[in-house]
Amino acid sequence: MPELAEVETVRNTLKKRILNKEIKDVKIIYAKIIESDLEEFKKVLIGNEFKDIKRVGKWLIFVLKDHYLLSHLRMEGKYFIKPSDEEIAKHEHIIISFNDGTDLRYHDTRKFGRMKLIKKEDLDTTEEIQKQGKEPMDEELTPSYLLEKFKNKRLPIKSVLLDQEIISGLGNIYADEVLYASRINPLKEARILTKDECERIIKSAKEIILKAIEMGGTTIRSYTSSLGVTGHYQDYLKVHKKEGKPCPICTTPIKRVKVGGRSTYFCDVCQK
DNA sequence: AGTGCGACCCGAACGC
DNA sequence: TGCGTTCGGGTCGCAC
Repeated sequence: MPELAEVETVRNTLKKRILNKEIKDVKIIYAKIIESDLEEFKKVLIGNEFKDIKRVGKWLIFVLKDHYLLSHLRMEGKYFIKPSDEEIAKHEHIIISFNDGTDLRYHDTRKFGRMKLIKKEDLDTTEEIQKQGKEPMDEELTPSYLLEKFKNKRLPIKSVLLDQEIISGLGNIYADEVLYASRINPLKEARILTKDECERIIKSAKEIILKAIEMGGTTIRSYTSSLGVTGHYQDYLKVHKKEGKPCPICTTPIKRVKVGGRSTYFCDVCQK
């Protein structure tokens, strides 16, 4: 379940492995991943090369000559690098072959991920990218920015933290962790949050994301043949998936509730 | 505009 | 053991 930190780790790792190599073939095994015209997709990629990889929120942006390939991993998308002569494994849906005998393979158990090819000049009008809110590490993510975004939201703060148009990059796991670290009840209406609570959200989000990137980077180094590993951040979770386990602060059992259809874990003593 | 919910997928976990 | 059922995760589209 890649959130911003995992996507950043994938970006950094892929950058070391796939840049400036000519693409000589593209195989599309499961076409619904790709939102562009399939023939156009192949035509643009073959003979092209990846010049760089950028990221906006949870979107990976592969930089080609005149195009960007946007890739969203959703829940289970992963990239692997394998020799081109290796058999195509279950759940490998898109195969991009380079002229050095290796492949970049997109693997997605649930088939929820998406790819989209756009012309570089269309980036400014591409909604998926332009709609993204401020990232946790962005200096422009300020309490006044959040107060403004929250002011008409009657939704629980947990749901609002998952809104990528406000803070870009948080998913279900880190949203729970951020609220726990901020001592805020996930069910609280976003519009009644105080400036101090917004400050705590920002501070916690920065710390948690940076820590997770660090962990992802540490883990990924031990991998040689494949990529897309999500890292060891699981070892640092305080509340997410910890129903019934003692709160690290007060030892009260962690509660689990549904918020906006999503499992939400919190301590009802520490988070008021 | 804001909100709520089903749809998209399929493996894992669960219930019997 | 084996079967059927439920759940989850991010995002979009649709209805209200």
